[in-house]
Formats: sequence, C-alpha cells, structure tokens
Amino acid sequence: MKVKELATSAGVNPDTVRFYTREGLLKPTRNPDNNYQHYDAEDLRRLRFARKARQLGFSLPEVREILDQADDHHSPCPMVRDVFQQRLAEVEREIDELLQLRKRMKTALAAWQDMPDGTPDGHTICQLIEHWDDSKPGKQVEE
Amino acid sequence: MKVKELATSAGVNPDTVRFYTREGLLKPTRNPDNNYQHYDAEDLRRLRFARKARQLGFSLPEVREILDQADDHHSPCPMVRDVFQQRLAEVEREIDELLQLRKRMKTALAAWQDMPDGTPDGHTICQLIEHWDDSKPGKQVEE
DNA sequence: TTTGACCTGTGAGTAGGTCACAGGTTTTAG
DNA sequence: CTAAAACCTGTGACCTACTCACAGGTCAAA
Repeated sequence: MKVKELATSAGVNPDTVRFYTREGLLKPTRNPDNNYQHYDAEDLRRLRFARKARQLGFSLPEVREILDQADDHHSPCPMVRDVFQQRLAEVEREIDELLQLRKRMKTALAAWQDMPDGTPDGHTICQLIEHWDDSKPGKQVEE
Repeated sequence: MKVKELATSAGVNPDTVRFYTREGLLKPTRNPDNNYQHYDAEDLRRLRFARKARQLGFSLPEVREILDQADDHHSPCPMVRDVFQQRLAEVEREIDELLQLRKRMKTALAAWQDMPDGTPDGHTICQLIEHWDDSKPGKQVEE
C-alpha cells in the first residue's frame, strides 16, 4: 500500500500517515525503484490501533511506547491499564474545569441581561466583562 | 510602569506582558533614554480586561478586536455578547464530548477487569484497546 | 563599583497534526 | 506517444497562548 491507500483505509489524512511514519509509529519499507514508502497490513493494524488509542486519550509518545513494547513481544497491557487510569483522572479534571467555566459563563450571561451596552469612555472598555465578578475561592494567584 | 510592575499589578508573568505588547493588545510608550517600555493605568485596565476576557473563553484575536473597537469608540458589547454565546455553545459541546469519553473509558475499564493481558502475537497489539468498542452514533467518519 | 535585579529583542519549545512548496514518478486519457 | 492529473518525496512553516532561554544593555542599592 502507498500512503494515500493506507490513509484512506484508516480514514485519516495522508499527512498524518507521513507524520506517524516520521514519528516512528509506522515502519514501512522502501521501494528502491522509486523511493516510495510501502505499507502492509501490519501497518494498517498499527495505524488503526494508534487512532483508537488517541481517541482514548493516549498521547503520541504513549502510543509509540505501547507499539514498541508490542514489537518486543512484551505485553503492553499492564502499562496501558496504568496510563489509562491516569488519563481517566485527567479527563475528569478537564470536565471539572469546563463545568466551572460554563458556570462562570452562565453567571456572566445572566448578569448581562440587564446591563446596557454603553460606549467606551476611556475608563471602561466593555462593562459586561469589566463588571463581571470572577471571585472564586483560592488559586486566584497561581501557586 | 515598567514591565514587571505592570505584570505584578495584574498578577501575570512579565513575559505575558511582553507577549501581549508584541501582539498589539497593549500599547506602551518608549522611554527614549533607555528604550524601556512605559505602561500607564490605561494599559493596566486593558491587561486586566484581557485576562478576564480570556477566563471567559475569548481567544486572543477576539480580545484584541474588542479592545480595538473600544479604541475606535465603538461599543464592543454587542460583539462580546455574540461571540460569548458561540463560545458557550462550544464549551457545552466540549463538555458533552468529554462526558461521553469518560463514559466510554469507564465502560472499557470495567470490561478490562476480566480480560487477560496476553502477549502480542503479530495479530493483536493490545486487546484492551483493540477490542474496545468505540461505536458512537455519527461523526465516525469526518464530514 | 560591584552585584543583582531588571530591561531589551529574538528564537525555540509545547501537542498533534495540517498545509504549502518544489521537484520526481506513475497513471490515465486522448 | 504524450501531456496532464494525481500521486509521491522531504522539509519547513503554521496553529494556541503563552513560557523560557539567551545575550547583552541599564539601573538601584550597598
């Protein structure tokens, strides 16, 4: 398979295939005649695997490590379970942050219902934002 | 005010002040004696405003646009309301996605309880991920 | 006067691709 | 047979919103 065939089979951008190849996740052979990369069914498996892992929140270095472990005939699963737990925790943290952001945004929106637009007068830029009170407990100054 | 004074007053990194200056959000004057940047109370207002807007989810180009509109004595408020609504919608979409991801991850984690680790055999890399079912309605292939 | 804290601009780094470019190859249509 | 379209190659820039490093200039206190 050539780049575009592989990319199409996996539903990704050809540049992503090239990128993953540069990053060492895919290991195609070369056609010495024309210097083209040649991918096989194994590469397709690896690429599909990588995409699934990315969807699950694994970083590219993590995916590479999993693939490398598998290449060495070590089971990557224990590592996968481990990283996965951490990713789940991160996802929950991200959710918390976004929920807080949404709350701040909704509060602001509600407060803006009754506020006039006003024209900037050299002291205010936009009251909507300037008069928005973002007082939240702790972590106001970074630690 | 010099860079660090302004930064301290607003609770940000001095490099952020320099960055915002490069990006045109702050417009200090120069001290011709030593070539230092000189910031005034207006810049402090702008910087604080920018930070609040960022917390509310506005992008840097959006913040710059708001400030520029205010500089031209146009009320940026209608634009602020508009962009803000869109941002809120985006945030809600992101939250939905993360909640779904969390659900899938938890499901996967539960399913993995009973799966053996296994050693890669050339056909499977890590069953945990490969056998993870990511079936979700729509948008499987990008549109 | 020396030391340390500050200033300057520039450039690189972060994650994960995506896109552009210039030039070589292969395929397809006429 | 040939010309154009479609593909391939590697390299490097771009995206966000900063943050950090570096080399060299400036200034305040001891």
